[in-house]
Amino acid sequence: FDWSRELATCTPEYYRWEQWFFTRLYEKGLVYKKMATVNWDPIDQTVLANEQVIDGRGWRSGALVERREIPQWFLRITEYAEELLSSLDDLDAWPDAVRTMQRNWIGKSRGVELSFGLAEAVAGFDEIEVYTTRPDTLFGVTYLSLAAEHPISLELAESNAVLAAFIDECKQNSVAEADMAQAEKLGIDTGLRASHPLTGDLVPVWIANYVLMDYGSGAVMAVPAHDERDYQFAKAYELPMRVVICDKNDQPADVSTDAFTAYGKTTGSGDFDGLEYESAFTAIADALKKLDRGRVTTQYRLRDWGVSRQRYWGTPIPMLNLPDGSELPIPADRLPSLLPEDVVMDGVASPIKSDPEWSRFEFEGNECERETDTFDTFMQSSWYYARFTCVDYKEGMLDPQRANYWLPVDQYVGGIEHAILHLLYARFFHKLMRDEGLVSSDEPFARLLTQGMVLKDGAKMSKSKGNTVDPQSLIDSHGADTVRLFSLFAAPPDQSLEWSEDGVEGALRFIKRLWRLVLENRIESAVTVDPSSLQSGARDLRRKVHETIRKVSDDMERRQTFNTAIAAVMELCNELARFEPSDDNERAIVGEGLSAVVRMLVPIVPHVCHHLWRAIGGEGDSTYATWPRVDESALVRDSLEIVVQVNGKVRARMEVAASADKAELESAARAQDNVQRFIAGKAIRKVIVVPGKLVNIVAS
RNA sequence: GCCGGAGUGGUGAAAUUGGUAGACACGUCGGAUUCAAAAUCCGAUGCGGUAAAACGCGUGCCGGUUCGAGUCCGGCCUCCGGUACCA
Repeated sequence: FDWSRELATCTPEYYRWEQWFFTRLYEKGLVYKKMATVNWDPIDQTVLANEQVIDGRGWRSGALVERREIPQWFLRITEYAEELLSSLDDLDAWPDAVRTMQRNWIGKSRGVELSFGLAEAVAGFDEIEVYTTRPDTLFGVTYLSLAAEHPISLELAESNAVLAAFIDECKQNSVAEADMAQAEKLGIDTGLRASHPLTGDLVPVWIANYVLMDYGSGAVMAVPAHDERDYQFAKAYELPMRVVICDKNDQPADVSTDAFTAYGKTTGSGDFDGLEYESAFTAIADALKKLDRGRVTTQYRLRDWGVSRQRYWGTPIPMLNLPDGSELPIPADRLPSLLPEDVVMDGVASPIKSDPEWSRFEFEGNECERETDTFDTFMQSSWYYARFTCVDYKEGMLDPQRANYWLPVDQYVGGIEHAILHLLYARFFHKLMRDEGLVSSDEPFARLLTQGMVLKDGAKMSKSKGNTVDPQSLIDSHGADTVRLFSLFAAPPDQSLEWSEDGVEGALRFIKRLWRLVLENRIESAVTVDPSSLQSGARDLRRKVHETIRKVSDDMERRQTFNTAIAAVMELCNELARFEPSDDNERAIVGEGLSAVVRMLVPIVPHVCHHLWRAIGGEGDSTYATWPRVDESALVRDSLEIVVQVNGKVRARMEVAASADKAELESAARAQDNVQRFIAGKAIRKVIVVPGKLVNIVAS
């Protein structure tokens, strides 16, 4: 820890550069404003986070929450979708689970954008555009669905009270994806008909509560026979189905109980029958293109990042709203746009929203209004790691020289709950900073360790849930070293763990034993072993010392499984304690082992080990003591224990010379009494010999 | 719903590349030490079985691949994380 680099993201010294960077991104066209949906609490007159909406009601007021569209600022993360996706391949020191989640989140797909014609224009539309990854099912379309907020839906509702009522009802829907995906699918027929681009057939146009205006074009084509969600919707509203894909027997798929969503040859598709998925995709896309009714496109599930928050406590968004409705970034020489701290909190809404004085901003003789929304806090957590390299830098956001010296971060550690959002935003920011010339690397974090969550009463321990446990009382009663050892020994760090203090006594017990073991033997670490003339017991012990060094080094550096590293050290300590040296050379082996134990435990039990390190003659600060080295010659074995199986079941164990070849292993295995019992009267079909491990005799 | 992960003794867990399931601990039981206790030390401890062995069963459930499956494949169940305004 280098406390001289400490920073707080809520200070103007930090957030002024975030504001400056945002205005730079605005100038580059990577920032824009658009209408977007939020949860509105009509009683508290405020926007609520998804987490604050419980069963459709505001957590404080209990009011039914409504969707509301308000103008908000967005960062064009979708401009970087392809790079954010492709560079995941190079992050080979990241967990696969995180990379997979990010890939799926970005959700690249290849599909076709196509349009269904309208006999006459509605709300200025003479066609309805949809996107599909399954153009091979185009002949199975039996209806279209529009989002409730689609301009066509809104226009039709103006002269249709039933539609208007349905759209109103859709406003009660939660904004959260999980709620939307699980909500009952509801819809209503608009009466409008659209013509199929290839057949000219007219299909009904519905409004459905599960179609999102924010995704794609706000309209989808429905193929109930070959899409699970459309299938359920069609069943509920008794809409027709058309089977256009064959099963693996080349028969039209059976959809009497379920949609058939697998790939198969086309059928019932006019000139396009009998084609496999790829050929059908291409043929239908080509046909649409010829008619100027469609084109092949790549789409991403990833959406642009909405960074506006209607909160007081945050970084003010450094933008100005001009009287003519246009906008301007606050000029660099007038940053930071300071958040006032002498405010009166008189309700749930942000005080800077009700303070016209704060919003007033004079620019080139014009009265402008400052943006009163603040940034999403992910903005701050997306680049703090880079600012750590140069917290004192006043000339810019980052000092490129120092930033490039340190970055990318060698080892980043964070909770698995950040697998997508935080880590994707930080990766995005790093690329934005690179393109601004502030850093030269492409990715922020070279190696990633995702911690599992510590659960309490079955739920994630967190400030917002209020179920955290303060380790201080344990530190007071058992010592910091004990708490460190206990925590690391409990489980590997990437695993989630139900908090329990069972076992903390065991950690303290081990430390006390270690203390006595080292101080009672107290062999100067400088004493060296002569390995040339050791009895077998002493040789075994020395082998154990070096096997342990090898395992602990690997567990700490490569595997990062500190629990197994500790277990291996405990095992070694047990053997060192049991061993009774008969001469100075054997005593030196114990000294060699204890010196290794102390140094291997320095990162885990630093205070105790520092004392022990000095007690055995170690110099200086134990933190910088050299890591013990494996003596390869100590690892050599003369003999090995080999397991003998008959038909896969262990029937004997035998000690054999390490040099034994396959034939020797096989004959030794057959000679075992218990093996004889199990193969008696049977024919031996096969013998599998895995050198160094086992022999398996297959008999029947 | 969708994406990712997990499920192994009474408990936390280990088994790293398909090769001895349960290392290392906690707990429990028994013993030593002690006037007694704490602390410490020694031993036992997956379930069944046995005088002790042998042996049988056993890694969420059902099925498969393999000489061999906790590990791979298919289908389920449960729990955890994420699901774009919790961060």
